[in-house]
Amino acid sequence: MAYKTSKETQEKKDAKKRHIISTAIKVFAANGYHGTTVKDVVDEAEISVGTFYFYFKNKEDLFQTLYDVVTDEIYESLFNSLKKINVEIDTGFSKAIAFFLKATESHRPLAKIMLIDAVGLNPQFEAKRAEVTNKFINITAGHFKELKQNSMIKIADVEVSAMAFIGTINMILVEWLQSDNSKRLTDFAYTLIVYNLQALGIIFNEENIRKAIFETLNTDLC
Amino acid sequence: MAYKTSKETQEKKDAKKRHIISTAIKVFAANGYHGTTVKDVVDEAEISVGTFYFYFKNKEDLFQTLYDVVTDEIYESLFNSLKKINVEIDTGFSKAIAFFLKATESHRPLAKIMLIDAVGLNPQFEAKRAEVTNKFINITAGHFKELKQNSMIKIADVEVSAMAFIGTINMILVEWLQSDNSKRLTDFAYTLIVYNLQALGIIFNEENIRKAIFETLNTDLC
Amino acid sequence: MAYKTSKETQEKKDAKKRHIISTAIKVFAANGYHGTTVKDVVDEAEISVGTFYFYFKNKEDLFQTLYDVVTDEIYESLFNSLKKINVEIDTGFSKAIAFFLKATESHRPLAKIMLIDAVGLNPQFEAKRAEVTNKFINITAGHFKELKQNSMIKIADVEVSAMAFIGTINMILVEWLQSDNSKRLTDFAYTLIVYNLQALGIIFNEENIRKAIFETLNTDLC
Amino acid sequence: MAYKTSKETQEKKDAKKRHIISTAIKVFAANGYHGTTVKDVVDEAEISVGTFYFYFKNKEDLFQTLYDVVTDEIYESLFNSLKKINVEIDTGFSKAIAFFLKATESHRPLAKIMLIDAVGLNPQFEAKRAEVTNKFINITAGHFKELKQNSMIKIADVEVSAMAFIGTINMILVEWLQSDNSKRLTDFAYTLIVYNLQALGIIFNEENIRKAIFETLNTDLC
DNA sequence: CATGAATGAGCGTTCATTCAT
DNA sequence: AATGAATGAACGCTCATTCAT
Repeated sequence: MAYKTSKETQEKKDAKKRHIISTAIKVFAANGYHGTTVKDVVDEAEISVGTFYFYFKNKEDLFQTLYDVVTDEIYESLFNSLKKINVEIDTGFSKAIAFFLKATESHRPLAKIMLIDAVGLNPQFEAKRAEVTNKFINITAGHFKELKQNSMIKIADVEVSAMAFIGTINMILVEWLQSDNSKRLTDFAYTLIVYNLQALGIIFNEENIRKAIFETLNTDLC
Repeated sequence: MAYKTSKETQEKKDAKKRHIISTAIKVFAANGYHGTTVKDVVDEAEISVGTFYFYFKNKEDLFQTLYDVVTDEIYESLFNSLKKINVEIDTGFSKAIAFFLKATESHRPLAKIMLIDAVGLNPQFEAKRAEVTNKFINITAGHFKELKQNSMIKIADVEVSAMAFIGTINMILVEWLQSDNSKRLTDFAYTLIVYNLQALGIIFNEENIRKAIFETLNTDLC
Repeated sequence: MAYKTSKETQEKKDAKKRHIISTAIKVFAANGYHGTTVKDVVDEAEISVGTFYFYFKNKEDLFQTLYDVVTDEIYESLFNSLKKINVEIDTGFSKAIAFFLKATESHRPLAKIMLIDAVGLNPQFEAKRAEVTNKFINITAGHFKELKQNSMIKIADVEVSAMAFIGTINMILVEWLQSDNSKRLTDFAYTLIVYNLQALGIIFNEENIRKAIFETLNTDLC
Repeated sequence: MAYKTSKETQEKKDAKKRHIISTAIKVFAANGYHGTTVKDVVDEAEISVGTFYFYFKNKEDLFQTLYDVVTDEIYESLFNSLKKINVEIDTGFSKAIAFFLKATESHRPLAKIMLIDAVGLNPQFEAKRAEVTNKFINITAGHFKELKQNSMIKIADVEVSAMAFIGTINMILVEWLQSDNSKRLTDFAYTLIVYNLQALGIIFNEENIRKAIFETLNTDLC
């Protein structure tokens, strides 16, 4: 009864699902959610509509799944990078931000979907999207709280400062995504880092920051 | 051609166009661009579809026109408020930000459209939206450049810092728009101001900032 | 604001709606509900899909509307015929049944829809269909009750007898609808009438019954 | 071809086919023909679609097969019961009808399919369905003919009377199927029997009828 | 015999847009 | 200027059926 539900078959299914998702990432990134039809996706993925609906309940299901996959990927890599911080507060921060920019740069389509396409989709989805942003804000707020208690940063409200911090990064990313490909995202790193270090009242040495950025950008942290 | 295109008639036409726009603002804010049909708008405005297409080339034309009107309104009021700055750098900044939050708070639907609905619409529209954001960034960058030359602020790159600055405000607005109505936007003012003043390396007196905010929020600058 | 909502326009709209309905009656009668696509109807009616959905919410709405129209028509003509009864119980019954068969014969497609297509459609619709059958049964039951109280008929349970009575007519109609067109529905009249008169314990004179049927079938009661 | 098509294997195949049919009866009865997908059936039967198409040519084949099985079952039990009749015409009829109602009551899903779902399916199927009804009518007509020749019943046309007779039973069944489960089908027996006995001009003794019904309903004729 | 992934024609429905009145 | 009936391309989605394994 189950010689077709074997591990091999399951792996093939998973592979095909991933194939559809990765194809969809490209298509969504190029046309946006509403500008993308299911037919666009299946044509690009070279499958039939029936196959699409075998793997996904509907178009929104694809997007939600895709969104989850994308955010999970980003979380994971971000957390990995954050482990290496906390030794020196100034260079730690620098490395985290630099890493984040670097990681984003190599996943332009993903970033486009998360930061552009996913905004203003529909009220139901909004909640999910907000939740993701809040996750970033909360992680940041958690760090800020600890640092503030240890008098290592000087800010007014922890939550609002975390929002502002995430806001600076977000804006840089959005601007980059909407520009042509000529600029390198990582070129923004130094100014962005300095802006936020000053905002947090962290004393820093310019040379150390530059060095930290340089190291991060030239290390394979993946 | 000139017989009945009198000034009077023209005024009536303008009034009706404005009526459609202001109605559309509500409808778009409630349902989003893709969630709003032309019929939704004309029903709410109590006109016929035919009339709609007399005043607007198509649905996108409405949105673009609406977007221009909205951004113009915001520019104008922002410029008015910015005139009163530059006397004292710290309190001047404070007043500008506080004013901006206050103004936004009283125009929630507009802000929703500008910051949420307009994102990720379609590639063509994206350019326009980016242009608007850039306008804000450029104004800010202009101020920053002058201030930097006069050694009144301490930042790395002027452009990128302006992006970061606008980013902090943007994030606060978005978070507020996506929360329920319970919080007051202006409650974020103090922390947001302090974050950016520090980021810019401006020395400030906390008490003066609080006073500046208080004054701004209790003055009818409109 | 309303020179297009004139009586004239409204009449045109009503005419078109009736046109769609009468076209749909033919198409549904030929193919059944599930065998009929919206495209079948609009092609036959020579309108566009858009126009169809301007007049009807959806396919089911069309069927429901159509069903109501059809049943209303039948009720009306049935009630008109029933007015002329009650003088002589035996001939009165005969005339009513004969008239009903005659009326049905001239509306074959309608009858097909009511008695064949509408059965087993979907659970929601079933309620409506059952309601119509019950209406017929209840009218009959009302008559039976009165006649029983006046000792003019001899039956056990009024309700169940009414069901049986309607059942005899229904079966004759269904058989006729599913046969080819060669037989005349009214040929069944005499036997059907006698069967039910005997079932109700009504004493009758054969010759009078035949006369009553003959009169009914040759009179324009419409 | 003969190697493993042994009797044993054939029995297994038959058993599985019956399993699918009996499962399908439930599913069709619950959702109707058009409301039931092949997947619904195979899920409920815990087999794969492939297996389904091994046993049945297509969905309609299943329904036709199922329909045949169901009608055969009913015929068989009906014939068995009819053997015990003809001794006393009045009580014989009573017992036959009572038995039929009793048998139907214990096979509600089957009856639902035969009398509701199968109606108005599609023109091709209609023929088969009509044929089944005609079989019942013809059996009845055969009995009527004989009885009429022996002057034991008094009716006009044999065929039409048989239709009317079957029609009374049919209507009672349909009404019962479409009502909630609260009423017992056999409660209709007495009135239904009396209605038809009178219609056929059979003299009867009320008490004997009641007794015959009581006996039938309390005997295990299966 | 059994499986279930793959297919794609075809469905009901939407809605921006047009144009005769 | 204003109306709203009419249009039809295009959408998301279903599901009976096939066939390689």
